[in-house]
Amino acid sequence: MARRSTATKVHRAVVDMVGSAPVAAITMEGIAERAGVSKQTLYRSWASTGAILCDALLARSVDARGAVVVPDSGDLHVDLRFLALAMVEELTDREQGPLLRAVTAEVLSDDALGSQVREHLLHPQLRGIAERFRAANVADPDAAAELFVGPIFHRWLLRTRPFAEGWAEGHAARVVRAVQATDDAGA
Amino acid sequence: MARRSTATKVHRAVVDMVGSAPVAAITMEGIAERAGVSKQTLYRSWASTGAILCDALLARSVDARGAVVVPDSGDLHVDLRFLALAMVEELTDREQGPLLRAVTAEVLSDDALGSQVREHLLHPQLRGIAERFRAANVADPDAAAELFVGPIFHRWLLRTRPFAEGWAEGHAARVVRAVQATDDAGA
Amino acid sequence: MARRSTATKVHRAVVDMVGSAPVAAITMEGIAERAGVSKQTLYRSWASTGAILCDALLARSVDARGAVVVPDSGDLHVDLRFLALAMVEELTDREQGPLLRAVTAEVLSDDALGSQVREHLLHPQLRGIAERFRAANVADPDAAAELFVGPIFHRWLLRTRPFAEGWAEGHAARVVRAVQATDDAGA
Amino acid sequence: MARRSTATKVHRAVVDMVGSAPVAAITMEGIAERAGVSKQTLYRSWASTGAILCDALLARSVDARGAVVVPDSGDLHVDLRFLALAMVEELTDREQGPLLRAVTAEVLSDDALGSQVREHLLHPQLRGIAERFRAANVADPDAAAELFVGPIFHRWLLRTRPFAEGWAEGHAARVVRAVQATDDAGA
DNA sequence: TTATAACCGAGACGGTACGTCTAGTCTTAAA
DNA sequence: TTTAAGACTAGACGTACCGTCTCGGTTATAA
Repeated sequence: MARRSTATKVHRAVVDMVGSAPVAAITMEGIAERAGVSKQTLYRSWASTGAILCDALLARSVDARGAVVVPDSGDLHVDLRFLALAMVEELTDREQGPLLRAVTAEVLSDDALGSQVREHLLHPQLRGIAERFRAANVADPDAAAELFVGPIFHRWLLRTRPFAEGWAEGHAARVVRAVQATDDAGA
Repeated sequence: MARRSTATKVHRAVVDMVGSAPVAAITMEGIAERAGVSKQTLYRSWASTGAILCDALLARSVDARGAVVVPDSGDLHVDLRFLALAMVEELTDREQGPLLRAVTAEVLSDDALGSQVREHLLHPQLRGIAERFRAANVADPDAAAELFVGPIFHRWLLRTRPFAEGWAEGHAARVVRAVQATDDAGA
Repeated sequence: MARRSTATKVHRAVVDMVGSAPVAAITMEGIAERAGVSKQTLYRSWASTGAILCDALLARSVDARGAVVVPDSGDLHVDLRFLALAMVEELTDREQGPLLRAVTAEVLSDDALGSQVREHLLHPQLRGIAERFRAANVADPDAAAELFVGPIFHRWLLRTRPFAEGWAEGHAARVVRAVQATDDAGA
Repeated sequence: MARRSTATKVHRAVVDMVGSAPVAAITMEGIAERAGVSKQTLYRSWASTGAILCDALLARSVDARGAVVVPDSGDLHVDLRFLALAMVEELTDREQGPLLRAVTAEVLSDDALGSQVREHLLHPQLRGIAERFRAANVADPDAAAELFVGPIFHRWLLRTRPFAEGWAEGHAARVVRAVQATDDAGA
């Protein structure tokens, strides 16, 4: 009970902080104070702010019953459109977005954390999407998954352009036509 | 002369450091010591380690006469294949790779730096590639550029998979077929 | 039985520790671990490391049948010589010495402990020695006791000089002549 | 100049603290805060609270032109009485007393500090007093000095008894008669 | 040629956060 | 019921960098 409560308080704290302060301001001491918990308790369970952020992110995904749920309605275009919209919505969510961004930042300078994120988030996501492509008889479904995910990630992380109204649908359509073409070409 | 020499020493230092140490170990004090320069001298010219890294990156690009040179041989497929190979080579270069990764990391937690990188690196790159697509009569060349760049960036930054032999060529082929399909579909 | 056994283990632990480590390394946690006892058990019986050390010291004295046994052979000089030698031997004992030193250190920053040490060790010691002087008809036996004890304590605690061979005997002789002189002068 | 000012502030702080708080409350962080100085500045100049206390003590002695000034009026009794009174006064001084006590406490658990205190305070003091005895033709002046200093130190440090009115004079008289007796005996 | 300035290295300084350690309190599980 | 085990808040430890700030000692031009 106490353990659960500690983790909950800590997750709450980092989610709040990540949404209202620059990433650099996420410190072990700050989290401890915000969560009403001692530093020692943090270090007992987590090795770094990155680990806490990652844990908070995974906890949310678990709460939401699986991070990646790729729909399969039989119509690839419909499913991809839905998925693109869901991803964009998640990435721009007031709480989820900054959390994902912060975790991504930590991943860049912490290999161990990177492995964990890849294993628990990225690979499952890519695998799930590739599976959907495979079900649609698309040639090289893994590459198709990257073709789908890559541009969304690029635009979001680097903020090259905001996600305009209709962009997600357009991207889905583009990828659908692309892989169908690939399919045709392969046929 | 003196200024030039200072900047040169500093650039040299960060490039060396970024290749041989974790990103987090790049500190103003460390750079100063490594470059044989005083902290004050660093702060006179740069506001943060991010600014130095960015400057070092831009200096290299300038040395190499423009960061993005998109070839135009008339054959889109040939050109994209060349470009993909060049990008992968740059991203996996022993010096350039870690530098780009470090700058990317800094960008995630420094908006001002982000704007600068977008303006001087990302947008020119996307614009150049889009231009090539436009010349090939591809519909929505901006989206095509993102379709090309996104997956390369995603795979590189998140290390979801190493760049296998032949991957770049495969990716170029995929994008070519995709946009040609788009073209056909649009026609 | 259990209590006794606990106290024994704890005393054993602190005596061992005090002889083989700097005083500052004597911590409640360390003692608990060394004695194979939980922290809670320590706190149940003692308020601080000082209290444990003091307790260990008193336990030893009790084992040795009274801390201060001042001999009375009738010859003051002989008795003081014996006493001085015994004191020096105790203070330089491999186990007793460090223990006494550690307790003295704690006394300096813990008034409650100081009262206890004064009551159970220092005053009985001074009283016993004074009694011996009184039996020898020395004027102001309390002051004589301090004259005897003070220099030994000073040299031992502050390590101004090591206890050389023959020093104790010399000191006893000095004090004897001094108080006899006092006696003569008083007579 | 800045350095001087830093040391001054720090000395002021520890003297204030040592007089108004238990010894255990003297911490590097506390001193830093009280002195309005950063921790790093403390550690740059001193290795421990003991070193600071010792430094503060020595600084005071230097200010007062020499820690030990043994008078020599020709009359040993008069001089010793003066000296005893001066020592008792110093030991019971509102500022000097607690400082000396704190330094003594630190000395017990820090050998390096102990050497320094012995060299700069204790040995000069003993030497000075022994010199006075030697001038009075007392046999074994070093032992005489310890006979004089030991009981004062014992009573003060262990608080076996408060310094009553007239005690210092009595002690001086006792020591005088003692060493004269020794002298007579030797003659 | 000598001032006079600009610039530099060195590093002290007040700070913030790091990650570790111990103090004491309190809860749980087994004997 | 007493214990060992150990989680928990609190706070000091000593270190690393931060960004600001003198300090002297070059150069490098202008008088």
